[in-house]
Amino acid sequence: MTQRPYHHGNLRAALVDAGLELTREGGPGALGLREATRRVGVSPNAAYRHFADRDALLGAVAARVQELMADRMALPAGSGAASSSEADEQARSRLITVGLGYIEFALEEPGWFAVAFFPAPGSAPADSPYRSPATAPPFRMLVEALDTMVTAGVLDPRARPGAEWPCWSAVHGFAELAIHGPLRGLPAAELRALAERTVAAIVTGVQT
Amino acid sequence: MTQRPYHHGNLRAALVDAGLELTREGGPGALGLREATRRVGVSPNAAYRHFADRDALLGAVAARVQELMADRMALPAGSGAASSSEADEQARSRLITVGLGYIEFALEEPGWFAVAFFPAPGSAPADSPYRSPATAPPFRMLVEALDTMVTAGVLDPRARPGAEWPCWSAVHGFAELAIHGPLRGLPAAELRALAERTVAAIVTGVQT
DNA sequence: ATCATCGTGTGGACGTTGTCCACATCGCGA
DNA sequence: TCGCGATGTGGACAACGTCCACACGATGAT
Repeated sequence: MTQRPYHHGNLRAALVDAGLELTREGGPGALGLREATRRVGVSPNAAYRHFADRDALLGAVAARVQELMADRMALPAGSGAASSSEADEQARSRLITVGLGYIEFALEEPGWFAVAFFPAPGSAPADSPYRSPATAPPFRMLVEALDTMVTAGVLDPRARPGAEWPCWSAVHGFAELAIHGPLRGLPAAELRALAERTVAAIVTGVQT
Repeated sequence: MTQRPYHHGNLRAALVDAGLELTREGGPGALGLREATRRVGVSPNAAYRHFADRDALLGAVAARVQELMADRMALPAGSGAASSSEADEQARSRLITVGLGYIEFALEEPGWFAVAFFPAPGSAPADSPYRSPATAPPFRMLVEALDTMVTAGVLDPRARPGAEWPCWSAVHGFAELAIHGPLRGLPAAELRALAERTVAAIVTGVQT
């Protein structure tokens, strides 16, 4: 029960797991290279056999968090028996669901969220080896939702290119405001209402 | 020319100035308590006579950055001889100007922007002594722009309460995406176009 | 079957950081 | 004139990321 599988074997995976634990509360700053190695019961320098430096480990953790995020975002899509029957409305509400899922994850796991996409402002200089966001699972969900909106006819194809950015901007900004910003500490119900309003606003704004 | 005014006198102000220099490039992480004191030519511990800890200094720097931000946002409001003559359109375009000014500042001074409002994700735990955003100058500009929109009749008073958050979310999120995110490195012209589209989308979204 | 090799983990060290403690100093008011 | 309180100093401690040289242990070639 102590540590059977590795000591040999899959360090690196173990370090990433430790990184997930550490960043879950405390965000990127809580990921210490020494602390992570300590948790898996290994010398600090052992990490350097698998990661160039602390930032590389952070990047690997970020990639895992993105997957967790996409999983959680796929879940609450259980608005199966929707109220409005039209496929039009369904396409629009799918985009809304994706956006709300993004925000929901951010609020439930603020530490992970801070790690997910970008180098924490000020930690990495400018050029970091983070996973390209074009392949990030949550981003792909957004792209698909927008695409089905245009095939459903609720989004003008001429407005489609680049529509990702207003959408992502709004939900990401809202999450930031709600976690570190002035909306922090608001009752969950009010937060939810504001989130719905924000998402609705940006969706109709993109549609016009 | 070396350092006449203090050595006695206005340390604290000098430390904040040093903090501004340090954070301008490098963001919050570049602000070191030791480095700041080194720059003003004083012992590291001298700082503790004026700030409880590093985070307190960062907070003071953040407050100053907010003022700089408001100044810069007030400038490009020079769309005096506007194209559309109606006061309605002017109120709407004022909100747009505020939003674009926010983004513009963020792009020109990414280091300062990262410091301006919130504790960098992961640097401060959760409860930080940052300036309350309700009094932050840029926020007040947003509030006033929205208020004049309702007096101008272009914003339904019933939609007014809470309209700050969708707006702020969109511009803040866009700035984040453009600085650390997938939009980083895009040519300034395209970035500008996307910013305008994002701001326009959220404004019409809030109006409906 | 022996041995060299290479991937992996260890131990020690260096320079840096934030923060605490006790001590020094300087100016202002009694 | 003297002392006191505000301000700055010096030294120390623990923690961090990172580099170096070294030690293990399985693996493939001889």
